[in-house]
Amino acid sequence: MCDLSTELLDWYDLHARAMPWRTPPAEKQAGVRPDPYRIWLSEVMLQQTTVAAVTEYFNRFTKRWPTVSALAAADDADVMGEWAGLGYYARARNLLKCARAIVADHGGIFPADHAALLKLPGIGPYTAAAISSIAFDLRHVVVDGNVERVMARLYNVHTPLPAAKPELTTLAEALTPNSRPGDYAQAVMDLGATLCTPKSPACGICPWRMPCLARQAGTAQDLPKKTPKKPKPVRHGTVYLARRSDGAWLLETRPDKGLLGGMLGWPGSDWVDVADNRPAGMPPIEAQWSPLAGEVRHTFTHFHLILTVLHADTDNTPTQGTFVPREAFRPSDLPTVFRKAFDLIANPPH
DNA sequence: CAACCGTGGGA
DNA sequence: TTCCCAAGGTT
Repeated sequence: MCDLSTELLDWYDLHARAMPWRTPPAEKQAGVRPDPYRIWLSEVMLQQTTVAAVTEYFNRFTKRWPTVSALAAADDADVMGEWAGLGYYARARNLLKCARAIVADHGGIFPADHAALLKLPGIGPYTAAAISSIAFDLRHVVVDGNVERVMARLYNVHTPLPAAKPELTTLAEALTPNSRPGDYAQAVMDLGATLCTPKSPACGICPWRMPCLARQAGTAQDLPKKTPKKPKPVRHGTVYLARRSDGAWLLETRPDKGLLGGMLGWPGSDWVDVADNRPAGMPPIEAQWSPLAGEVRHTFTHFHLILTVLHADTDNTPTQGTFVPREAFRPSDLPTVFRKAFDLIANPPH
């Protein structure tokens, strides 16, 4: 009755954060069941992404596609466009694959089965456990960055990540209660997100301040240890913004594989590590190109990019890409790096 | 197992 | 400015 999980659940009952996809603990205990579609969608969006960034995307997605069946029936380009700006675009491609698999293979109903969930595209160990526990109250243990940090501190584990993950997973599993596993999973993550934060943890008001070994040892601030990251190289490239006299823009849908796969973008050169003689590639259409003032600087997961932006007005026939009518072009459909290139025209630097 | 895969906010 | 990091998955 006074074990660690009970103390944390008591804290969660008082301090649970409100989120559009979350069923508050009081409602849940009154019998309200979470919608597995909304739990799945939110969990995929939350992969490596902050709650603040996800919230507006989640609200737009669920308004436009209220059910997994509606999402499964959507056009690929609409889903990719709606995801634009959120990053990690393989998630959006797998989101559609998963929605269509749910309809085709599971009758449009998410399976209340951890092993079955794990087989679906874009659902890995974390997300399968999150859906199992949060949506279906099955006893599965989520291990995300929050859980890793909280466990490393609670048990004063100094092994660096990612090597420490198996050990931290074992510790997290041992703590998980048989009752309310879904609320418990969310409670540990809320604790990590609000009190047991990476920097300056609020140990003084933490429900686990007494049993926490790292707080006793004075090492909480320094945990978890992480293996150092590799430096990001700088790459260079060129993009071509061609405008037809009727206002249409020349764009292309990128191939499904690789960086920004499946997304709308400007035609351009490869992005290479050579600092001087910047790659120009082959223009996608014959025109009189002129460089825009300024350049696009953007940082991806594993490299920095500096992009030269060329612009031309032309009514020639493109050898690459497709003209998108002015009224059909939404800059918000572009991933951020390409929206920045468009911004050089729409809002020129002073 | 390590590399690849985005973005924006905060320190 | 630069670095870190956020409810990871796939290959």
